[in-house]
Amino acid sequence: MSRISVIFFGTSDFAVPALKKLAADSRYQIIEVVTQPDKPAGRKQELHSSPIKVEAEKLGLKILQPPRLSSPTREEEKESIFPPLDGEGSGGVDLFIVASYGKIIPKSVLDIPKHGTLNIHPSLLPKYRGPSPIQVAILNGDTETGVTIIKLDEEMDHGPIVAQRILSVESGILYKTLHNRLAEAGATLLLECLSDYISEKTKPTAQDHSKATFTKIITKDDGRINWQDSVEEIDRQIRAYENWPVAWTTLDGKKLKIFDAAPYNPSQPPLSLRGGVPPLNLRGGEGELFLAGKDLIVHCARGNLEIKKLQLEGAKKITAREFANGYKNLLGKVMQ
RNA sequence: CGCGGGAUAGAGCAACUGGCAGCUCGCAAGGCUCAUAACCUUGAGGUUCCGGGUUCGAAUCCCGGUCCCGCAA
Repeated sequence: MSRISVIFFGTSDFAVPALKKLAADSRYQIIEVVTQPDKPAGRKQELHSSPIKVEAEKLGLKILQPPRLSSPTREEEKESIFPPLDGEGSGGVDLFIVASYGKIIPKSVLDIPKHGTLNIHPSLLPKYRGPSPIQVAILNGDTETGVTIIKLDEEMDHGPIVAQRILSVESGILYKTLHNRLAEAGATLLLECLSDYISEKTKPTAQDHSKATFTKIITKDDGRINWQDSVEEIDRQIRAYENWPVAWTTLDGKKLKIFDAAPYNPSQPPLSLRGGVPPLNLRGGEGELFLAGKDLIVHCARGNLEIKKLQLEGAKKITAREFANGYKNLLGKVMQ
């Protein structure tokens, strides 16, 4: 039996495990990898390759970075992106795989391969369609989430489900951890369901569209902390945006990013402290800073939050203890 | 030349108008304590990013360079 020919569309880290697994499986042959063009990033506007491009180069795969995907009316462009396969009898590409490609792919392209186009989505569809399902799962404090393999159609994250797997979400999980687990699980699930899908042993089943929910694009403003919120909400906000855009507030007029924190539970303070009285009843304005033992605590609307890792504008990322060591007159200051 | 902050002990930061380079933490030794992220005593640890210049004298002022970071993209 000849190998199944695949074109892989992906851009971000999330897609890397799937590309690796696919490339490592001898049943599949990756014809080419389509990823977004290099973009200027960083202080010097250097061009940066997408993680998928980096991985594809390592694997020695052919890479395409079209600024946009061909529209059905422009046949020449289409050919340049999806050249006819070499060799006689191959008759076209079998399958497209899409994982966090970052661009809408027109239906005319989705339908090119014999078996259509599959997508890995990091949520339990129809829940959390759209661009930020992982963050929203953390923001909502979900105890479980998952990955879904769907066949793409013209609507966003709307196509029929090929396979789905549930993952539990432990409390206090950080975005990157959950992201990596979902990426691995998605890659594994894809490889598991792929051959049955190709041989049509399993048929995709339509989503229950009445239960669909949607997530929005995250902006930098979403990272701004409102200290009027409850400590639980702020804790989740920090963990959900840990990778980007990073939850932030201001201190003395400077932007302060908070990378890691946890609710501070006064019922479990360090035991008795002979010299310094632990502030068992932290009370004050929202955003006000305290020190409990050597832990940096901020008062929120309901409860208190221990800050663990932070970064002040223009400075390096450091632990809250290091920060408290050097920052003058920190106690009682209010963050906004 | 996109805008801006920064580099000083292992870490985080001070040192105003040039004049013995300090603070908090950590580390080491000892003490105290049923006990601690506590307390007390003592100690080690510095080419003040690099290269020039000004000066009796530079962390500090001047010129050049390197590196780190925030914004913007």
